[in-house]
Amino acid sequence: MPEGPSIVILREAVHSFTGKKVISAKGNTKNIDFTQLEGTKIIAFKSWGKHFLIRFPKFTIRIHLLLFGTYRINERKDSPARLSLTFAKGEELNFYTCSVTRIDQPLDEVYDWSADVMNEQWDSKSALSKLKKQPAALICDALLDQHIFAGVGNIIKNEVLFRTHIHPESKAGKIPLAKLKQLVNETVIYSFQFLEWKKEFTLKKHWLAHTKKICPRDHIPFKKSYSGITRRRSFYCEVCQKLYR
DNA sequence: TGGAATGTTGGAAC
DNA sequence: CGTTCCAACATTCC
Repeated sequence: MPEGPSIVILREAVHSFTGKKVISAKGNTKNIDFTQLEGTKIIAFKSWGKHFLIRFPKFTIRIHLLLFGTYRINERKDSPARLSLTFAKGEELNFYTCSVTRIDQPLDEVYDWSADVMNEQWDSKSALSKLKKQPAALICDALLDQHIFAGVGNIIKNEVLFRTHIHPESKAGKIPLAKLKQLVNETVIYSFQFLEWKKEFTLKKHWLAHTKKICPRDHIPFKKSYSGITRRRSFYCEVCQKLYR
């Protein structure tokens, strides 16, 4: 469910609820006071990386779907909702097994919009300079660093590294600048490609590396390892993905 | 059927 | 006190 592009799909799916008044708020989250939502209007829906943000006049509700989070629009699951918002005419938004928190500061103080790969304010140069400040970091870790690439998850990581021919355990500081620029650019391109394929329900079909056993370029077995400090699984080809070290 | 997975956090350990 | 590391959370799929 929850890499950045999937959160964009969620944001687009609930867009018509903008401006609507919450009639009642319920759920099993212990982090928020439901009564403060009731009777207030949603000003806007936003997202930052994997964070889904519901703006109310005086505060924001942040929803993070983590690994297993789901939602339903004008429908319910059998399991209890973490947060359930109901509106006039029986309309409702339901969120399950997610993290729900309240943000009281202005969002511009909380979020660096230029770090969100899906945001129009995304800034490749900024990402590049952050990478340069962490020369010892493995690139598989850097790609998952939400301060640099907010919204990138393990699927995007594996796909982008394969597409740019970079070994996941390469050191950020050892990758030539031109190659690093290519990586940053490809991360954004693939994230939007992910968005389109996800909307078409053809995302998995287009995976070249993630969960794959054979390299489609060299037709030899992929390596699978739990690499970096993040210890997330990496799928890569030792022949066509260069290790910079 | 048990184990692993598109992820993050809080607190223990040092 | 700062940093690091790992258990915990919880659902779905194979």
